[in-house]
Amino acid sequence: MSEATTPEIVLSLEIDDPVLADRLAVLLGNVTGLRLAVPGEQAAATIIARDPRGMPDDIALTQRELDVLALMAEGASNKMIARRLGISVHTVKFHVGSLLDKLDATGRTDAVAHAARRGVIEL
Amino acid sequence: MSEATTPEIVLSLEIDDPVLADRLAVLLGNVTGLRLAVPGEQAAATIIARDPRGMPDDIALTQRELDVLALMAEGASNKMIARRLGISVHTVKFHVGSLLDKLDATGRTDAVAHAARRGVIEL
DNA sequence: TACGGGACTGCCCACCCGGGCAGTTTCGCA
DNA sequence: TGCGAAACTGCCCGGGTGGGCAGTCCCGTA
Repeated sequence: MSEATTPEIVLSLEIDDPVLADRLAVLLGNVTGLRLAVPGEQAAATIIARDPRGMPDDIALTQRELDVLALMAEGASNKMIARRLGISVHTVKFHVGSLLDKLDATGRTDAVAHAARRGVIEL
Repeated sequence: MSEATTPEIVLSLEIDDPVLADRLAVLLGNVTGLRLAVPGEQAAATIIARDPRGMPDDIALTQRELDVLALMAEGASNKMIARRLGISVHTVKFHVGSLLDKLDATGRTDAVAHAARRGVIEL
């Protein structure tokens, strides 16, 4: 290592579509200053392209349900959510029930995880 | 647009480190077949590099805590976790308590959200 | 006008969760 | 050899959670 210049940038790939992954690997392999990570290597950045066909059905949640869901993701209890939204605890439970139903979740933790997975909310 | 050949691959950048972002933008800008997305454009893939300085202290979780955390993220109840790990419910609660403590969470839902945010687990 | 869906509220109940207290064993390290 | 950390278990309890049943408003649509 003679140069004290900028080292190579190591990139890792997380791409569902094998065709796209291959094209990108070829293109990026010819760029000086870049390098693809070997398996297990720590990368400076990751190129991500998740297959959108995995979750085509963006679940139809009402605005109120989204409000409740967002607060659930913050770890808020039903009581806290009720206070923040200015509604009763019973109504919160009503919305939570709908969310568990629509998200096919077993509990509020599962609901938040499912929602995050399919991009309904951002953690 | 004369060619019917493979279209350009559009990449978007989500990079916290402005230096790294700039270097990547320059490098990728010179690659034929690639193009960086204009703001708001739908990209085929995203290059992500989250600033590790935001979470330098990779929280020291024990293996057992990671086991419990993973099952929590699946929406499993304490009873379910106990069954799966072959330990008592009381022990599960013990580990959950440690997790809430270490992750500075108010409850299991919050713990899973925090852990996902800082990359301790993958949803 | 009648109907349905969304939002909201109440009461009741079984169960779960979080936390405190107290104790055991095992393992590695000083 | 002693000491701490990790893992494990027990009991108790207050409050939270999920779900069922029932009912009221409002609004858009048939």
